[in-house]
Amino acid sequence: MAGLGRYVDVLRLFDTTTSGGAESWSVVAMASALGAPASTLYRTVRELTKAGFLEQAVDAQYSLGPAFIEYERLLRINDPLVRTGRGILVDLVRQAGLPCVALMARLYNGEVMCIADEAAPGTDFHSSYERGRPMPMTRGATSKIILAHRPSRELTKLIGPRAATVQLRKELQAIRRAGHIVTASEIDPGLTGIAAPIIAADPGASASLTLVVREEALDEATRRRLVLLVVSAASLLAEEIRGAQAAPPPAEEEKKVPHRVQVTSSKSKRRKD
Amino acid sequence: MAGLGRYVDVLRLFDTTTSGGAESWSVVAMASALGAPASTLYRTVRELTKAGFLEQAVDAQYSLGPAFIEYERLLRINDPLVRTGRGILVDLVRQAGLPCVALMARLYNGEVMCIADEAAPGTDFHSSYERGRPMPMTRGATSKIILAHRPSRELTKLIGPRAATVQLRKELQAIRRAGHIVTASEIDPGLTGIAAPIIAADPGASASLTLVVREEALDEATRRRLVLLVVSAASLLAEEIRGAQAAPPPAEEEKKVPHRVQVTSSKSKRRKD
DNA sequence: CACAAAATTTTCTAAAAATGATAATTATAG
DNA sequence: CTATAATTATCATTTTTAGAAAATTTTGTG
Repeated sequence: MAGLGRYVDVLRLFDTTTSGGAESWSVVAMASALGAPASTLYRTVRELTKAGFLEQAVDAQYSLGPAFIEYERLLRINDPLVRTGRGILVDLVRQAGLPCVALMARLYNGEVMCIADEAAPGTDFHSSYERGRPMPMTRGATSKIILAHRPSRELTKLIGPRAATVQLRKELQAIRRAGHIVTASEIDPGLTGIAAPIIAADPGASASLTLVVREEALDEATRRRLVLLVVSAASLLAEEIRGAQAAPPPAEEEKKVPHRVQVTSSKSKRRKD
Repeated sequence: MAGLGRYVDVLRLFDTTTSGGAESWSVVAMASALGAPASTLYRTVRELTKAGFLEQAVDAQYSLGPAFIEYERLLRINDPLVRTGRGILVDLVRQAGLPCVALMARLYNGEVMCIADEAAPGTDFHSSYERGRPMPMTRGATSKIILAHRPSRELTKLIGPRAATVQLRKELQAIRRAGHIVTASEIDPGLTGIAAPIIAADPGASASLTLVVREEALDEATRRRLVLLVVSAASLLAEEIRGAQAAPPPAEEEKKVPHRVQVTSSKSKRRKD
């Protein structure tokens, strides 16, 4: 294994949500899991440790290191979607005025991952969509509203060819027309998700805003109110992000390299990965 | 540049807390910043993007990618200190019963970094010690209490030779004897930090627990109460972590490689980095 | 739509780095 | 102190990367 992959292969061992993943590894165990000699792994692990991506526990076990916390903060601070969204989530749970969890999610690696969440004070349940957890793409309001706004061609890659997914594609089309979706107990029994798309860039929404509430808290009037709330919060968020893009930060002087501003609509066939 | 460093050098460009860092970069700008040809950087960036550590924005700009959110969650879930500590922080702010921020911090890369924080509902201020932000090692209760519990030899590496740091070392010794520290406005004007060491492993504490409150909220009785609260929460936390280590998780069967359990007291001179 | 400029990938060979087996060293438990 | 595990060092071989230049694709603009 060459390049970055060599390091990522090691880090992936610590993904406890996949089979074979564990929270801590000895170097020899890593070597055997990856089918590589221990001397090679000792070298790789040493490099990862020095960079803070791994760290050594009290015994000869290694686990993920604090560098991830540092980089996650940089992303939290700098990423327009996360930065802007976090404020909106706080407003959203306050305006909802009942126990709930608000969250933002996005496409990631052929799955949908929550990138920010906020619980109303006193909320006594959790959503399975928690920050940093990849979730299936075809279940749950959070995921479906994203799928519903992807171009048809991309759906083929994500869920399979048109012929094999007629039913789902019909459902998605309906969701897209409605502009929002409410699902009950699709992910967590007893919980309802109310989701709207965040349409900030050209090729459909690749992110969504969701409010998760107890199913029994949702009489018809509340439901209508919350749908409106989520939909308008998502629109507002999208607008703020577009605005931030249009008005770039105070120009740096060292910017010798000019940038183009454009709207993506890539149809490239150059790379197949 | 070889090995992992080649990738880390790129990621470091996105550290907006250092001069030269920016939230987004074009590949050509990266190349010029790193003094390498663009074709090389295009290759490196492509690898980082594929792994999710970078991502391409709408124009030809790249920024940090969502993989960091995923790995940060794995750490949040699996790391004993973070996992156990988060629950304690929630209890702590509740028991404090006033607007406050509770946080845990640890040594990282010659600095002190907050690895978890929790604000009491209705808290209307922020601590500079925020999750993922490296902070200076010699200022603030959070940092000092950690330094105070490091072995003297290590201090030489962290703050300089004994002769040059007599004053600071005296102060640290006093803090260590007291078992806690209260500092006012050392980091954030108007805020007071109350910190205790988390002594979970052998060579002194490398982590601390802090409660940050408004200076004016701190009459003598409250101060005594909160000190006691923080100190006992830190002890409890340390105990829970030691307990978790002593009682390992349900034995996996595939564990062909035996582990040793030991207490670190390394005096190695093998590597000089 | 065509043209120009920017962005990105491809190609290819010298130079550099990684691999992996083995030996040497260091740390630790008992 | 000793046996054993953990880790690093060595080094010849194989593999990968760097870097320049060319080719290709994408995109903005007229």
